Amino acid sequence: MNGKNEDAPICDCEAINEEIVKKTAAAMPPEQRITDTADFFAVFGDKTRMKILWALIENEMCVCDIAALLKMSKSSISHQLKILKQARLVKFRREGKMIFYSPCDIHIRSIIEQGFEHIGELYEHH
Amino acid sequence: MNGKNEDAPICDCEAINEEIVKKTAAAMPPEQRITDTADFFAVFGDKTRMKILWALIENEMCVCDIAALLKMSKSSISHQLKILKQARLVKFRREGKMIFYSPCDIHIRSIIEQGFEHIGELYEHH
DNA sequence: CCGACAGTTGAACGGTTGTTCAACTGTAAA
DNA sequence: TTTACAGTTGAACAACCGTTCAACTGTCGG
Repeated sequence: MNGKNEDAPICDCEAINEEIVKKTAAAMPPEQRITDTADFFAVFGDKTRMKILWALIENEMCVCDIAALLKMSKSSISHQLKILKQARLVKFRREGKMIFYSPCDIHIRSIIEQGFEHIGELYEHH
Repeated sequence: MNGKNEDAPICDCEAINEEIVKKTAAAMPPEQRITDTADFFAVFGDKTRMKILWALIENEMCVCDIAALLKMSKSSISHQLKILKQARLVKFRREGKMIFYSPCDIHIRSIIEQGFEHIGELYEHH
């Protein structure tokens, strides 16, 4: 016993369909896996990072190129590239003073395009 | 003329590959479309919303059910459901005092699963 | 009408996040 | 070694975001 009743209701509801709740709880993936997935999508949830990814899918580029393309500072691009690196969405290679970035795998393209096309469908339906 | 030189370099770089930058700029989707796509992914970028979506894919549920399942307040669930509604990821029907939520279409499931499986692959490779 | 309750809403609070700035590292050329 | 420059980094700041709280709406039963 840890002094905490696992079955204690947290909300003040009385209309809970306990059977559905238990069934759903059993079918849910582990907490950690869901959190990791949310964090993964969060990386795509910024327009600067989205632009960078789109650009790198088109062409391998150095930090200066990306900064010029997006009309932003090298520093902010570098910060975002770090996040993309940590999420293993981009890889890089050094060539002299410059560092060239490119997408980690083509898989990423299909994830982005799926979201992109979903947005497109919403436009069409209105 | 708007008094702003469109070609003026914003960063202090001198190593810009202008040809690549121009070619990439031409291949990029419209700014608004990229922003909308990023906003769309941002909705998936929160663990509470991710859990709600996962739960609703399993079973149609009311706010109380979801609150009980996630051990969270009705209020916070309701706030997140509003965001999911605005992103057209969930729909709802009223039945007496209760309001039942469900996913808008099966399409959503495949987007989530693609991210989920990508995370799974990262686990395996380490 | 009134009380009970599922659900919504807006303000407030605290934690997170993206950009800026300045200082720094690493590489190449003189 | 010194200079130049591509790129990184951490602190600071402002804007944003998720949860809480309290007040509210809407529906049902008495």
